[in-house]
Amino acid sequence: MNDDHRHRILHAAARVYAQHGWRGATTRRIAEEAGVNEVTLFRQFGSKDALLDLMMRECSRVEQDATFPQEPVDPEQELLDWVTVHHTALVGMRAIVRQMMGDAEEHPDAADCATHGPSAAMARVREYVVRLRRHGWITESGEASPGEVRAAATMLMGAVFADGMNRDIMPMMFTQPVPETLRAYVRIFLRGVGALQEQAHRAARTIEQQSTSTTVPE
Amino acid sequence: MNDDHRHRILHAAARVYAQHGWRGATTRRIAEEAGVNEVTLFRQFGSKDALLDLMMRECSRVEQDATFPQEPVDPEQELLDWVTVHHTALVGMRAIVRQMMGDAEEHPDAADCATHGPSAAMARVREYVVRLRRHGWITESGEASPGEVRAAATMLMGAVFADGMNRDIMPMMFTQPVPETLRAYVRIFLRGVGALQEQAHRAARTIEQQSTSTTVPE
DNA sequence: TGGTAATGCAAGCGGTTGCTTGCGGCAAGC
DNA sequence: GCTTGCCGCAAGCAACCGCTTGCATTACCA
Repeated sequence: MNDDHRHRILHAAARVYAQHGWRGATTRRIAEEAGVNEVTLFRQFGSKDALLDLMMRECSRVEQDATFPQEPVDPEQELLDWVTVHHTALVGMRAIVRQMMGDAEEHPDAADCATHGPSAAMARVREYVVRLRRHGWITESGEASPGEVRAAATMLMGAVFADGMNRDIMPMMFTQPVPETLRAYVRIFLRGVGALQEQAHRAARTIEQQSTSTTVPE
Repeated sequence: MNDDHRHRILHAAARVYAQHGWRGATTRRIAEEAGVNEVTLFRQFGSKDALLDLMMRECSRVEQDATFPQEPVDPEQELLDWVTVHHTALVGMRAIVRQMMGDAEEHPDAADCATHGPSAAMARVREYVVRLRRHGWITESGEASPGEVRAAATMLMGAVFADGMNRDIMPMMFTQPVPETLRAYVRIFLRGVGALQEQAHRAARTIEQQSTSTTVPE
């Protein structure tokens, strides 16, 4: 019963914080949102700062379930699936992330929490890029330098981040619906690192192999 | 003398707001930052909300001086110059923009102010893309569809926005220095819309013309 | 049946915040 | 010289903030 209360209060704190920020998330408002007496909040967590700190730590503990396959088969589709999940998660957290980025100046913990998700996502993309290179989707002799490939991953993540965070408040900037836009991001990323071109080569090679020999392509 | 005071107070309000947000920008703090008695603030602007509203209206009035040339000559360099100016301006305003995006939930005016700059920048890029198309840097028969070209502009702006806003608090995400990263963004954008390839074609054509005739290329 | 831990309720305390009031100083214009 | 308008200073007010205290209630366990 104690645990139930703690969870209710933590979730209420997250909701109130997402709407009003650190200063606006008053203990009275959180208690009312949780359907709990204000005193219970202090008895359970000690202070407002301790409660919000804990709420943020729980918030960064949330793992995203989208993963890349170990061996790339269809980079465009795999990236699109992953980016879509990431974008959806970002849209669901956009209010709380916006508050955290504003509060980061006074509460460094907020910055850590807000950056945890995107940083982890970035690491996943970089691993996937390494796999793309290892499996020949990105070649050393391609038009993009290794530094550009790294920057391309940053660019893709930055674009998805900005889309998820700002689409609702910048209607002028996002005129096309989400799915088309995300697919375009992925295609431009792949074309930017020379992988779409390589995809065409691979397709040609596969057809060539099929028509000249009976050996199954690895 | 009245005007001097008003400007000092408005600038102080902007600085305090950038650090502490709407709720944290107390009238006492703003007055101290401006070197002015707190009462003067109320006599000049009526209320705290009126002062901050005016501060935001002044803030969105700031114009950026970077422009694209009417006729594209070197798209990569022109885009890089423009993106660099835009990125620098963004970094200078990142604290205040972060606060505005957090306060947007409770103060819609803040959202308008925060989105004004990026929206205007986006419009400029779109105009430039139209000019690129008109001058043959982007062809209809290229690999990128018109929808993808629009999304590419959004992607470029989103990436620059995310870079300017988050680079200082997400060290894991931005490992390369700013100039290289911005150049990579531009190159990937151009490659994504098929303009870098077209640039090679143009160069080849120019050389061909130079070697086969004496007419100066337009 | 008695003890214990968690909760609700009412009240309050010291501090902060937005805002007001009253008063005196001080330069500009007639 | 006297009005007028702007400013600083001190004081204070009502509301809200985080947080505490005392007491009654409830549920569980020995």
